[in-house]
Amino acid sequence: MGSVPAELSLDIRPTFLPKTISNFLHEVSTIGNAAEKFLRLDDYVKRLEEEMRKIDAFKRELPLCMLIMNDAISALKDESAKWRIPNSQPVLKEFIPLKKECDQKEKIENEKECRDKKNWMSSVQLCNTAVYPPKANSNYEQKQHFKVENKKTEGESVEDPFQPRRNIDRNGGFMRFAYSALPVTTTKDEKEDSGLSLLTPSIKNANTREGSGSSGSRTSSSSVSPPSVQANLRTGPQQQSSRKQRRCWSPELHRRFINALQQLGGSQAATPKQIRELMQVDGLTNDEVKSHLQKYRLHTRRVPSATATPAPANQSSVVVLGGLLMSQDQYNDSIRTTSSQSGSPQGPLQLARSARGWSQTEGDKMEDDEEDEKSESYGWKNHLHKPGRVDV
DNA sequence: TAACGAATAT
DNA sequence: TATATTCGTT
Repeated sequence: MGSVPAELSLDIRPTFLPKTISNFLHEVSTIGNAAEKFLRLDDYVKRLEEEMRKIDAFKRELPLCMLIMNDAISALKDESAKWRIPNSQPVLKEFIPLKKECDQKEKIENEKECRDKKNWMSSVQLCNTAVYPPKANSNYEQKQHFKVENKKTEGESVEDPFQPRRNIDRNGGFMRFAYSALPVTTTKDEKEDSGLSLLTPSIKNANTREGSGSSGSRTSSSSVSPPSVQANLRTGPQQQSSRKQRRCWSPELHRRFINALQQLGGSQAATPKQIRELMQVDGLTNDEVKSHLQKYRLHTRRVPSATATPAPANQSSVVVLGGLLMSQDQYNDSIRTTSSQSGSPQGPLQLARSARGWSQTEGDKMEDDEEDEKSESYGWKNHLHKPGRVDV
């Protein structure tokens, strides 16, 4: 019952040795001289390796063959290592494991080759379907000239009420990837007392050009961005020239904007810089405010009644804010939120307006929070009331 | 030169 | 359409 000859056993070891090799090993085992054993084994290994090289060109067609060869070589190498002359290889114990590692690598390599055929199809599929974030999105990335590198992760936008899900942007996947490449973690801690640390913008901080309207005139915001963010933003020089990240005007941010407008006497009277200062939003730049103001004016301008119309604040059930019609409730809520964050006074300057697309019945009752959930940007309309609904 | 507004680009 | 960028003006 003793030991069963290797070739007769049902040993299903991963390493299979052809009978010829088993025979060879058996034959070698009869040799008494260790050096002789080693030489024989080594010679055999070399021959096998040579053949391996020959069939290497066909390794894709002969994966199993390669495997078998590999196993054989591996086994023989192990065996030959055992009989290696000690003085030529003093650290025999260490040599073996090393060799095994090496062989293991070879095995893995070959197995990879074997799997190649199986996998390449699926790989292609993966490439096509799973357009993976940063790097995989090469097309867009190239288009954007490394713009991607400047972007931040989703986490940040989720955290920041002013940066609601820019990655779920209307631009879809593109936006998602483009804006979420940079693993910047933004926590609420980064928000200042006002709770406003628009991290998006911090990217801008890294940009050389702050824009004509904001150069050097930014509020204390620029220096507030956490070092880690700043560091991440400066990951590469090429990013400096890239377009800055889109500012996402969340409902809350827009509220601030409107609030500032009120205090400044309306969109026509307010200047970007003033607005920005009033908004007290971290990282917000004049450029962004300017751009937003421009859009705001454009929208409000579409409707003749878009001019500022001062009126008592609590007069009716509807408050008109800088072109935004809000229900008193919504307005109060808005102010509450805003004030709690900025402490800015409430001075509802009321601007009657019903710009198309900028108005929406509050009644559609999308709570602001819900808006946040459903859209990454405030959307003018979400904060406006349809004229018809206005009860003035 | 900074800030602004409009035009234009993305 | 929304936002960024550019450009001319003040």
